[in-house]
Amino acid sequence: MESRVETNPDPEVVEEWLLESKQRKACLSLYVRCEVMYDGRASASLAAGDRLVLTKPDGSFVVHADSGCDPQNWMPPGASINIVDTDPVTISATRSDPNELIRVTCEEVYHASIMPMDDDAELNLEGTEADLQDYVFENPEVIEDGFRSTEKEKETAAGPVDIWGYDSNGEPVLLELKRRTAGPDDVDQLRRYLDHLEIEVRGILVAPSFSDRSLEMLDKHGLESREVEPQAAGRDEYHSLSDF
Amino acid sequence: MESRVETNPDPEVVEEWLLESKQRKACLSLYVRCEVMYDGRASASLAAGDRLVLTKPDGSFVVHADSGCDPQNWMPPGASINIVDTDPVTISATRSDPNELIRVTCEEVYHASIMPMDDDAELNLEGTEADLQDYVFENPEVIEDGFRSTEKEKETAAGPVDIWGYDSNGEPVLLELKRRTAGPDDVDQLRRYLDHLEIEVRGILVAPSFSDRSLEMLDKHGLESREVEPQAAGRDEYHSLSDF
DNA sequence: TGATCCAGCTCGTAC
DNA sequence: GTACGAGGTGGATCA
Repeated sequence: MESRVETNPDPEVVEEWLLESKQRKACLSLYVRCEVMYDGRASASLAAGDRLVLTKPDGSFVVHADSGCDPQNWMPPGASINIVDTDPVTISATRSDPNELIRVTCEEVYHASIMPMDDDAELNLEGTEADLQDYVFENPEVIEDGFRSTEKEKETAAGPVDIWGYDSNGEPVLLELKRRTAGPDDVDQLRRYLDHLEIEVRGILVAPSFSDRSLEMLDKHGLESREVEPQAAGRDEYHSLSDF
Repeated sequence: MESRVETNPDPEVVEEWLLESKQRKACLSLYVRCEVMYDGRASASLAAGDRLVLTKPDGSFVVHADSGCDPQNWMPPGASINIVDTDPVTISATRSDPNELIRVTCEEVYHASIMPMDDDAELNLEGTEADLQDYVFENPEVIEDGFRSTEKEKETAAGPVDIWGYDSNGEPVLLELKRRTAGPDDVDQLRRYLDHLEIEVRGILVAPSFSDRSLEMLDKHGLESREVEPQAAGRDEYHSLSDF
């Protein structure tokens, strides 16, 4: 299937291309003037304006306006996307569990574009919490002298804790890791895990930085903090690439 | 400015259109085969594949692949987007605070489309937590007989609590509201607010449903739960529109 | 399928 | 500007 693009396409073309895009591995983009209605987990309406509508073969659906990273309206993968009217062109995206509906009513379709998507690549991401976990597990001395890490994702009654280990006195230690500035909710999470343990355990929140309130909360509950930067293997390359 | 679209555009056209889109209130969409590199808060790489690149006049930048609601790579509003090379066409999006860089290297540009975005509409969303807050505040009896709500967003040492009131015995009550199923983190949040109060206060978590673990935690800490459905004004319209 | 938690979360708001 | 919390969060993972 070739990619195609058309300006001011007939409604029938839009309908046909949407069908094609579903049968094959293609996205359909529509640059339109439209109203949008959503109902489901909440309900929303959006008055007429110019937007970009993008449908994907997995049933994902997004409506982008002229600002912001996030779409104004969307449907997660698995939705059923259809042209339900051609005068005016009206697109619906529905799913169940939960029942949700988006209806896009287009007073004009400026461009339509069908885009076969040949893409086998997977995103390779570094610097996640999992990477931080590996780093701290392999380099327990960044926590403190004599710390030994013994287990990742150790199961407890309250769920798996990031890292479990023992300090130089043989006392058990529980680490909760965060890849960014820690806040009150992160202290709560650490506290929750400790609450569910029968025994006395040191709790340490590990993050690159801490908000004032999180530090107060840690202090109040007899918990500790350690500043550890997330490790991103790409850092070096970054500086050579950017120079900005 | 007219909208325009071109297949297999020259690099110079892409460069010119990107400039135009920034000067005026237009988005630029590029259907390309590209590699993507990101470095900043983390680092990521994405091997060659077909994708849709969308730039917005506020500096937002997204790269959509053929699946999923979320972009594979993105930059929030405020980024500087530029063509840094024309052979091959290479797009960069950078920002500072934090320093971040995306570089999109296009081995092919299938379509380019410049899309003036005339859009003054604001999204009207109903069924949010704020709506639930109003509803419970105005209808305190949904919590229990004799409950009086006296304050929304009442300031405390731990931050503002959703609703403050008094029960039929004149005892103070603190409500934490959630518009969806409550989990462990929501119990923690309620508990955090109570911890910072000097006096004894009843704590009630209000949500449409509760996970088992959240109920255990509430029980363990002497807290309460109330099932309240979020109110969406659009519900009625929804059923008449969808019938699915 | 549901529950839990991470995310380069994004986004708005208040301090 | 940072901090905090909501979000129609989305998405992955594991029971």
